[in-house]
Parts: sequence; structure tokens; C-alpha cells
Amino acid sequence: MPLSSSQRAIHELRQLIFSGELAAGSDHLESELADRLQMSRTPVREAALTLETQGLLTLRPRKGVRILPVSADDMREIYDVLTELEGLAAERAAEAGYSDAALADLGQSIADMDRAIDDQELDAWAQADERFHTELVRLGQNSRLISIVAMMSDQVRRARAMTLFIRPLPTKSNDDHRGVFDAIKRGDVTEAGRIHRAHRAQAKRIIVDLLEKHRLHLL
Amino acid sequence: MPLSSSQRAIHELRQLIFSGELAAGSDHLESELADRLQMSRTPVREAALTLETQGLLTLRPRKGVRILPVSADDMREIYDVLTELEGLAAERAAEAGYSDAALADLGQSIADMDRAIDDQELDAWAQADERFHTELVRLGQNSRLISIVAMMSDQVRRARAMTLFIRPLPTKSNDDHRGVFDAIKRGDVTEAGRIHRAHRAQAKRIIVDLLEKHRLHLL
DNA sequence: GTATTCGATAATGTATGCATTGACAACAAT
DNA sequence: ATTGTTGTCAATGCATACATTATCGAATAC
Repeated sequence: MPLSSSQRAIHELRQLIFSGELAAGSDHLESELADRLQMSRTPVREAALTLETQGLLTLRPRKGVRILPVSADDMREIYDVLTELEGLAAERAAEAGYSDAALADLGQSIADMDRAIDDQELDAWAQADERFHTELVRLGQNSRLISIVAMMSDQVRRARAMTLFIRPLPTKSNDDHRGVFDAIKRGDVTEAGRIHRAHRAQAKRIIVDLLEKHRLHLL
Repeated sequence: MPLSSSQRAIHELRQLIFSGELAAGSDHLESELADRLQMSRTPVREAALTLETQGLLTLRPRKGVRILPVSADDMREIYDVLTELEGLAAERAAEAGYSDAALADLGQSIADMDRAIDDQELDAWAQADERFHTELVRLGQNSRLISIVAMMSDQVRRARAMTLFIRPLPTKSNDDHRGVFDAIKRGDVTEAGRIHRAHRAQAKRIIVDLLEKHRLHLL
């Protein structure tokens, strides 16, 4: 069976937001969105409520839904949270004593990034990078952590969509990934956490700098 | 003017859940809750959607809303997240170089806990403890962190409601609070984070042990 | 007695209707 | 010209209506 209208609304609205078709900072009436998705206001409203608690938009009475812009300050906040939580996940993954087989996906994403860098494939790199982080967090085995990180990553993805094309491919970042991967493999809890936190802190600096230098408030 | 029906629904449902009137693990029809809150299904449904993304309940088609139980494993997850994020908040608070005046509320909550312990006032202690943690996180100046911690704290509150009465007052825990407070005051970032993390790790052990020993799956 | 089918029931998911009220513009007054 | 007033309009928030469909029990077959 097809999925429910409100589920569809959630997915499609997310699509529209990430693709930029619903621009950051723009306002949209519930009825307008309902028409666009070819459903009634009810499921759209429910979806909007959900996306609101996820921090992608706000419902403003009589103004419609506003797609939230993501400022450099927002990115600071988001990266700080991500750094801690992914760092924890890395530690837990190292503690868990995973077999090589269980770490295969993580390793594959690193290989894919290497390849993407060789081929200068921005998009493929971004995808593989995301897979690495998602997989790392999954290995941390904490469902709350997983969903919180997923929410924060959504925001990062929006900012990255802009910055990816105005900066060089982060060729060095894969050293970090490999460092984390190796630490997890040999069960080195402290190192796994330390390297990953440093990695995220570095990413934060890069993104925040770019957003500020280019005045991309995404608004 | 009074607040909207869906806001009311959110608050009242939270009340009912925290008070235990809607027991963990129990199911309730949307229409039943609507009657109870004297409103139509629509705002109840909207509230339920919100509380679902906050992890207090789930909507199960044809079964109504299920109030989520909180198991020992859930507490492990929650405390792990709390430990990291509050630890970060403590570090940021120490970095911020707050004046004594700005730290007054934090200090007051510690004093209140001392007093509550002297008077053997369980409830007053719990309230002051919550104020301490809330205030600490606020001083961390990260709005995402604040709201995530608030969500996690909601869950902890539910578990604490049960365990508070079957364990001794944590007379030693205020040493930790004071340690964090002092570290923040003198701008000792590392110590603030270290002590607070240890504090939370300890709290995790106590709660998880209690839940497991007493087989309180809260279901 | 057990298992299976069928049908009635009822709860959700969605659509629609409606009253309230904020926003805005036209207009008036100073 | 600027400020204040008023009236219209339209978007939301909530209520209600309705179609769909899972669930449960009764009835039947074995």
C-alpha cells in the first residue's frame, strides 16, 4: 500500500526544503502547500507540526509556515552538539568490539570518499561522507542519539548544499575518518572519540568561516 | 487571552503522563482523550504528534496513543546523551566568564538542595536539582542543546518519580554540583566538564541499578 | 473442539466547514 | 504629511463529517 498523506507531506516538504525550492526564510500558506502536494490542509498541517519540532520551519499564525534560515551561529550550535554526540558514538563503537565484517560499511564509505576525491566528484564525496557519519552513529547503538544526530545532520546538509561548491574538496579529512575507523577497529575508545571530535571541530570552523566570509545567512 | 487548544492539549497531556494518570504502557483513544480535555480530536491529535516526536508516546493506528514505557535501557541511552550535552554546557558556561551575579541562580539552587537535604525534603530537593541542571544548560548558550536536554530530562523525570522514594537522598551529589559551580566561576573549562560528566555518569549508575533491581520497567 | 471465513464495528486519516481574529488598506482628521 | 480609525478580507485553529480499513467476534465447516 502507498504511504499516508501526512507521511508523504513530510517527505515531500523535506525534499522541497533541501532542494531549495522552498527557500530558507520564505513563507508559504498552508493552503498553498496543500494545493502543491495535492492534498487537503490537514495532512500538510500535521507534517508542518512535525517539521517544526525538528527545527526545519516554524508555523506563524496568519503568515503561513516559514522555512527557517540557517545562520553561521546556528551552525556553531549544531556542530557543537554534533561533535559531542558523534564523539560519544565513536567511543561506544570502539567499546563494542565490532568484528571486521560489522565495520565493513564504515570502511567502504571511506574507500568511496578516496575514490570521489580522485575523481573530483563533489556529490559522490558528500554522499559517502554522510554515509560514514550515519554509519558511525549507528554503530554507537543509542537510538536517541541516532535520531538527534539525524535532525542536526539535516540542518548541516542544507548549509553544505551551499558551501560545497565554493570550497576545495577536503582531501585531508579522510585521514581523520581513517583514524577513527582504525581506533574503533582496535578498540581504542579514547582515540576514537578524540580524533572524531577534532574532526568535527575542524569541519565546524570551515563551515562557519565560509558562511561568515560569504555572508551566506541563507536568508 | 487564554492559550490555544492544542497548546493546552500538549501541557495537559504532559501533566497526565508525568503524574502517572496516563500510565506508561497504556493505550488511549484519541476520542477518549478529546473528551477528557473537552475539545475535539483535532487539537488532541496535533498535540499527540508533537509529543510523539518528543518521545513521550506513539500513535498506533487503531490502538490509540500508547504512553511509552521507560526501561533501564532507555535510561542508559538518555543518560549517555545527557552526560555529553550537559558536560558540554558546563564547559561552555566556564568559557563564558560569567559574573557572580549571572551565576546567582545556579548557586541558589545548590543552597536549596543543601537545605532540602537537611530537612529531608525529597520533593524540594528534586525541584532544586532540576533547577540546577536547567540553569547550567541555559548558561551553555546553545538553544539546540537546551531543547534536546529538556526532552531528555522529561524522560528522566518520569523515571525519577518512581525511584526517588526508594533510595536515600543523594547527600553527596551536592559536592559535585558545588565542584561544577566553582569550576565555572573560576573559568576552569576542563574541570567543569570533567566533574559534571562524572556526576551524570554516577547518576546513571544509580538509576539504572534501581530500575533493574526493582524490575521497574515502568510498564 | 479447533480453525477459518465473513461481517459488523469502530477508530483512524483525511477532507471540509466555519468562526475568530490579525493584517492591511483606504480613508479621515489633525 | 503623518497619524489614527475603521472596515474588509483571508488564514488559521478547531470542529465536524466521512470513507477506509483493521480488528474482533460470531458463525460455519471440518
